[in-house]
Amino acid sequence: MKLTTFDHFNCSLAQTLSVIGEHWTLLIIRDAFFGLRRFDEFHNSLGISRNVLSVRLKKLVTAGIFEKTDGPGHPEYRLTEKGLALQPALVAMTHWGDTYLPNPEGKRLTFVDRRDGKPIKPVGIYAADGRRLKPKEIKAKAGPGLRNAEPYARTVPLEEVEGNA
Amino acid sequence: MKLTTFDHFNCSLAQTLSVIGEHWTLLIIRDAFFGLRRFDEFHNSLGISRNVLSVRLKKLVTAGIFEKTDGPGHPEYRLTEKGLALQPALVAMTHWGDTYLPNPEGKRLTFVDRRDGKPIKPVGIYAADGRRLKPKEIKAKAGPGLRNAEPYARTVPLEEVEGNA
DNA sequence: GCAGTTAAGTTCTTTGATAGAACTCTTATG
DNA sequence: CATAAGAGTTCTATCAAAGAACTTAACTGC
Repeated sequence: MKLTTFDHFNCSLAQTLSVIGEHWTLLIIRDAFFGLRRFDEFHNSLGISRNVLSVRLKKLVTAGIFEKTDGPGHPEYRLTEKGLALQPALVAMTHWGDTYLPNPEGKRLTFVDRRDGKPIKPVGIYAADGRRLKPKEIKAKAGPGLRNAEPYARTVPLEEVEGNA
Repeated sequence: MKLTTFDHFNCSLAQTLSVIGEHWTLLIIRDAFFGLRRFDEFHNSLGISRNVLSVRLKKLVTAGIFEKTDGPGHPEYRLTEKGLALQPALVAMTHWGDTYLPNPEGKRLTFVDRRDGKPIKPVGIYAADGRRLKPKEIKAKAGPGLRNAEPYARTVPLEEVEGNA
């Protein structure tokens, strides 16, 4: 009765969730984006219990999302390039929360271009020519990595689905 | 010793994770994007246990992500607009998994514009003028919804952080 | 009308995962 | 050298998930 992992799904989302989908993990990564690097910094910022934090950090290092280095007299955990590449996903979720679970007093954060201070383009789905696409304006096409025997290729003929992601 | 919720964080990401961050939830939503609508469809597609699926669907309906309707003789769960708006986050995570946890036989899915069949622009962070921005080229600015007393405003002075998200 | 079937959801038990506190160990610091 | 601070580990109590069995309700022929 182990907690089910999602590794066995041939699905990029399930694979991703196997690595970053556990309780606390994405918040630890968020804190790392905000500059936290040390065990107790994460512990204090989140109120996560120490044993769980320990397990999570180990897993993230193994996964290549964090790099553990010797800081000035103490270890430090820093995002690798692989970890930094999670930024669009984090920003997309942040943006969704801002929109649908807002703070009544206004936006909590805005992301701006460091160069000119202007807000970034809202994270979304854009066509090659730059048009913003709505959920049902895209469809998924199976690539070489997806066999027809796979669960979610089987359940629904991909080409015929409305609003798939 | 209840499993900690993230509701108390004044953080859009934490709020989002309170709703979609539980085990299985995002895969249920993914399946809904692929056209699944019924209890047993989700159950069969994911192999999730029925009790957990039941709890998750209820929570998603309460959160306004799914809408429960009477289908032809049986209930159906469909994504609301709020649920459909999660698409960019899902696609961003899918894209990350495709890149960093790839299937050796090639891409599993490609997302294309329904209109012309061309692949969408890769999900990422873009400046107002369309330039693609790297993680450290943006910064977060506190808005009216974020007080200085808040945890992650406290931990790090936002303006001085490298590569924050 | 009723036996058989299918689907939706609930209940129950077992076991794994988390919360929280206490503890160990190593490294700075006066 | 004493003390403290930070980084983890260990321990116990409780909660949540896995898996199977059960209940309920609607459809399907006969």
